[in-house]
Amino acid sequence: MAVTIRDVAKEAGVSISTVSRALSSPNKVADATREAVESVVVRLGYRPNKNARGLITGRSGTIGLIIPDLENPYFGAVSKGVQERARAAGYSVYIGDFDEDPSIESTVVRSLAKQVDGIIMCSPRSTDVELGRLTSLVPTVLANRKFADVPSIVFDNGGMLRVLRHLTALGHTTIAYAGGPEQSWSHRHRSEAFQEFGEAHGTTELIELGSFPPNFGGGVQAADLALASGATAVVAYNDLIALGLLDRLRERGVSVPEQISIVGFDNVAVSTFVRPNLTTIDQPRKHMGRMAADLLLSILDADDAESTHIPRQLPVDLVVRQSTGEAPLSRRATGTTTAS
Amino acid sequence: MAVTIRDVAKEAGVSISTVSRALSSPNKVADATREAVESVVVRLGYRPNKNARGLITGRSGTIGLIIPDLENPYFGAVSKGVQERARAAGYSVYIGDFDEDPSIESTVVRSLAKQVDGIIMCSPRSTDVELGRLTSLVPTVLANRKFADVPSIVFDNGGMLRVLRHLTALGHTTIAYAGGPEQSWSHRHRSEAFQEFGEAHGTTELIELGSFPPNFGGGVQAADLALASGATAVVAYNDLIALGLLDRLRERGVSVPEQISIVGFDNVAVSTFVRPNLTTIDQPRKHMGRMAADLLLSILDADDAESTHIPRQLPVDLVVRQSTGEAPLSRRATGTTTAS
DNA sequence: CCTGATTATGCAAACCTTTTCATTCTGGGT
DNA sequence: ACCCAGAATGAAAAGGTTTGCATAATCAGG
Repeated sequence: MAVTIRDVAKEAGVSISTVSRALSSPNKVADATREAVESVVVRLGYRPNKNARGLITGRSGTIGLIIPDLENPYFGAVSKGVQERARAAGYSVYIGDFDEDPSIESTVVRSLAKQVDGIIMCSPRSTDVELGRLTSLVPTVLANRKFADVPSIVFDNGGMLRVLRHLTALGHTTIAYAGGPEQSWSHRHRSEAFQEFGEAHGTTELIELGSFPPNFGGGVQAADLALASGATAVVAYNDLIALGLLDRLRERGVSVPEQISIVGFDNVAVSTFVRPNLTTIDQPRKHMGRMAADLLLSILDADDAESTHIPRQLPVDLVVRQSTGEAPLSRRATGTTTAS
Repeated sequence: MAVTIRDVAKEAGVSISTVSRALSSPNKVADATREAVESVVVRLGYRPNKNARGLITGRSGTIGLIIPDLENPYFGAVSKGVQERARAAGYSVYIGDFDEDPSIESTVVRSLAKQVDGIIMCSPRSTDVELGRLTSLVPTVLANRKFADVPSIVFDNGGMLRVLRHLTALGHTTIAYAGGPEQSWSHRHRSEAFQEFGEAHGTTELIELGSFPPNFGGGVQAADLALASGATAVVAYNDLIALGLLDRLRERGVSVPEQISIVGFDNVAVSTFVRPNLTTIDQPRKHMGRMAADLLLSILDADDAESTHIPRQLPVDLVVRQSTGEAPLSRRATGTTTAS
């Protein structure tokens, strides 16, 4: 049988109340007894029973992390950050993968809600109304999405702007955007920034190619549309789409970046494995996980809602590599003829 | 306040014992009452308090998953499989990322051991002696490693054999192996298989290039050694190394597969994103996660150790793509001269 | 119609900890 | 020398559930 607080109390010659206090509120007990208790604790190898503690305090020392897909390194990085900070603060983390399925997301959140102190929802796919219900169940922090006044961590929305400035500086005047899933908050966000830039810079022609699955295949689809659009640069919703673009363009005999420039988002590891290396927006994903965890824990520990001191917005970085270059002189140099 | 078993009992007009039995051992209660209780349960939205249950049963309904690196999609896939099965069986899963650091691995296992029913250790990096200590703390299942009589799931060791047969069928007679980390159990395993094949097929010359970091950079390192070795085919410890090989070979003007064939292990998603596509061994990683979870749960539920009926070994598959081809006629056709 | 076996249900203890309240002890101020 | 404030400690309740034991109800066999 495991060693309980009783064993420690008996061994140390004090009451169980004293042992409990010595461990959880050390200042309420005399130094001498505290030290005596502590030495017995280590000698016997006593570990408080989390269930018994949780039963009475109502706290579990656990947080839940809800993510769309563990297999996606993007979310793996976020999870790693969350996990790292939670462990440092003495919390354990339950993980809930919902396989990109909003209904599973609901189920998982509801089943976890009762057994954790708080939840981090990363890139939630639920509708606003469902999200409202879910976030009312238990203290929640959102990552990659803003909703009402639920605390959240998002990436700086300046990424798209930087990309477009980079491309116009290279002389591109016709730029296409290969978007991600309609229901993605990030996609909508980027699309807006894309449009806004167009309104502010009338000289640049901006073309939305539509929505594509956020994977390699989506990029392959988008490539032919991009080519037909006459754009000399294509911004992809994420690196995977950009990779698909790259591959299909090569297949069609279009050279990157000489004829078309390509930019991705995320800076996944593989963007340096391909040729040309991908110019992309680096999002500090692990750091997002860390901050989400910090924010949640500060909310849990503080009784008042004074946790606004933590910055909610993370800066992103443009990483220029080989896939972007000067705009070609002839705007439609993509065909079979080499001279105009 | 949350709704407790008392509320349900009162509402249903039965005792709390009956409610408890209706939920946890339905066959011990009359059908009519069980149904009545169930309807009240859903109406009130009652969820048993896991702490209270755990306190008395000594079971937490939780398993721990210990993995080297969440950010690595290989382990993400395993985690996904574990998570999927655990959730289906009503278990939650704690995740513990130890950042490839054996000492953190120990710490995490020890801290988790007291609060979970069992643990799955995926690709443990600890030494045998430490692993012995850790696995004695709590029911454990090992993935990707065999140790003493601890239940484990590993991949079929026939992968290397298939690769070598594939390559010899293509006419390769000088084959190199770019290995992974020394302490990796998989690496040692593959290296052995590589050697054995050589002893059985005296006509083939097999060259071990050494150990490399299991990432892109490791492959870049290995490339020059491979070239110098005169091998016409290189088997890499994993796909990342293979990708590094591919990139460096292109840089040095060596064409794949015309001059050198490359094979990886793992079939990570990116192996289809590069040109030439990578020939590789597909390891059903998510399935490994599922089976590890099933095995652990069956051990936890069965009082006797009769869980040997679950297969412990997963078949792997050779996926032939573009990076392997016929051996060049001239064994050293890697130079600048095109004719011998 | 009665008896004994079987099934269904209720009562109460037990799980281990935290925390309120009461008690004892210490020491400083008068 | 006395009293009182404050600190240190102990006793006991509470938290929600499971489960062994006892009781009540049902039913088949005689």
